[in-house]
Amino acid sequence: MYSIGVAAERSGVTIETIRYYEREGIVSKPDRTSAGHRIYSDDGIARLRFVKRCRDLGFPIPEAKSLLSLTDGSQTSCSSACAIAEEQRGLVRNKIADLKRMETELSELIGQCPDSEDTCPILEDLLSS
Amino acid sequence: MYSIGVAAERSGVTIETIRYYEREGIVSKPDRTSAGHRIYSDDGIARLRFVKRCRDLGFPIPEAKSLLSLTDGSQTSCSSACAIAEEQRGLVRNKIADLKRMETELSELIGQCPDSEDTCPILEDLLSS
DNA sequence: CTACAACCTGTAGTAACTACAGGAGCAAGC
DNA sequence: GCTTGCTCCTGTAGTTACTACAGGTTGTAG
Repeated sequence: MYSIGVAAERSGVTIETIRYYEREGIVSKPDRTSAGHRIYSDDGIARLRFVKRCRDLGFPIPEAKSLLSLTDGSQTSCSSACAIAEEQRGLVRNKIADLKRMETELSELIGQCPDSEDTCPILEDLLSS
Repeated sequence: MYSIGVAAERSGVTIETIRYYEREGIVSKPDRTSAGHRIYSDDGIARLRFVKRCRDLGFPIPEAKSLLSLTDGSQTSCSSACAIAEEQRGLVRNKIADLKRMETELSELIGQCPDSEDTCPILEDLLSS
């Protein structure tokens, strides 16, 4: 059993964020010592790591919560997990497409950068488009 | 001269957002009618469109504000504009790299999806990593 | 027994909007 | 002249996922 500080270190989730996850019901409330300090089991820490990994993969909190709750379900839940992951991959791909469009347009702007002397093509471009 | 509704339509910025930009000092306060309604010139609308275009390119509000204020500067400001744009392109590229990493990892998860019957590889993976 | 670190609760701040609530003005039709 | 309904006004609260205190208690090492 570990203190919140140790749990933070082992899970990669900061103390403040652990408390936030608890408040929001993303992870269940841990036991407390007689003085009111939180104590975490290996399992509790594993669940924190699970949420962290989900977040690193870009899953929104509600999806992370759903995935976590699927871990103690039956095998029928696996297809749900896959569906959530595919949905997420779709969102990520859309974001990539958006950002690539931005990069292209930024490069076009930058390409015509300090060229003439009395006008700024980049600012002109932003003003007129 | 146009009402805020028309300005919103022509600039692509919603009414609420126009008022927000004004409150935050991103665009200057427009004149008012005797009844207190905002009135916009073509120039004011152009500035709203400028901010919108910056935002669409991913520039944060402070950068959009800087770029906008550069538009009435001298030609020396052009190099500043370019620097801001290059900085922004760097940020966009970093985001793309992050998202591509996510996509790869998500694809790895999805790839091993409904395979066996009694365990869910995707959930196992998230739990153990 | 005294520091000092780690913990506690509760609140406020972040980015960039978005969504009301509650009220006033304006144009058209009767 | 009056009602209907649209647009406008201000001001405040909500969104996402945290992060950063303030102010107080507990646990530990010397």
